[in-house]
Amino acid sequence: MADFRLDDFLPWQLAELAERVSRGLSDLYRDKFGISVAEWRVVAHLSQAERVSVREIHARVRMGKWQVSRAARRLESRGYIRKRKGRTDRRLVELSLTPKGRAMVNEIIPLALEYEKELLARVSGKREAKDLIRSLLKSMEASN
Amino acid sequence: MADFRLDDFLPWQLAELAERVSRGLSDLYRDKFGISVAEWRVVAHLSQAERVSVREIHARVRMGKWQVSRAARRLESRGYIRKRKGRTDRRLVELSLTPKGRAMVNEIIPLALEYEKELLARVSGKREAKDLIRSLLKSMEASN
DNA sequence: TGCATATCGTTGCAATTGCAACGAAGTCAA
DNA sequence: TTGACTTCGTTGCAATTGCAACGATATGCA
Repeated sequence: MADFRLDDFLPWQLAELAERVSRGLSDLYRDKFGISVAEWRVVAHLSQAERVSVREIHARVRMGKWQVSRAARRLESRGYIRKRKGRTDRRLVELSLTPKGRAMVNEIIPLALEYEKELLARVSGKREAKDLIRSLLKSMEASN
Repeated sequence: MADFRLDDFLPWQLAELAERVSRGLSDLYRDKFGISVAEWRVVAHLSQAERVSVREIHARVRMGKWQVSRAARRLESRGYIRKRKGRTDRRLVELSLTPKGRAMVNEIIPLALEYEKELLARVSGKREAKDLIRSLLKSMEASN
């Protein structure tokens, strides 16, 4: 009956792996720019689109609204992003990168991509790896 | 330059996947037994060995010492485990399952294994999937 | 033996987090 | 236009968390 090994249990392995990968990545930007994981996610998302509302990030990145809100405040206080009331819908808050924020993102993204590349280089079948993660992720989507 | 998509970025995907899997699993035991993820990890580890010190769990499961300590206190207060001072080394605290705790573990583990099985059933090549995660995890071990 | 150092588990405290509730703004029907 | 209802972002508050420091115990060396 004691045939259960936690360290061979997929959910635990995933949690552990994600934790380590996340920490390894944040080492690349935490000290240099003083931003947290949540803040990194916000600016990373902002790099894709010009102006994005809090609501949109909340929906896409699956961060709590309040997390986005607080991350945005910190980012604004450090001059990385700008917050503006939406023009058409004045409930919305539109976030956009400042030049300083843009510069930071432009510096981090290559590092992040390099990190991902090194990660994938460690396993055989890079494509299969990404496909596997993607399909698992996809399959979890329904149960939400 | 805006060729970076967060939702196609492996570290983010891993974090998201781990989060959802963890939540899906905890749904199986949270309400029924009133234990948290940290507490589940402790009892799961206890199921493998008769008597385990806080130190050992801290080292194996990579939980902070204080997390193990607090989880153990809660588990003890609910009657799932017993805490005893180590005989040879009296600094150590030995944790062991009570009959009630053993019963709980015996009930959860089959559910957990079933959950893992269903998870793997969603991807082609179950074995490759576990091997992939394991090798990624292994490769992250060095950088610690 | 006695003293310095290391290790184990716990706890105080500050920072972070999640949730619920809120105000502001928008929508829609009467 | 008004009033009920919804949505957006923020914040107050309580719970959780991580870290550093602590007391207790053990170890090693002089």
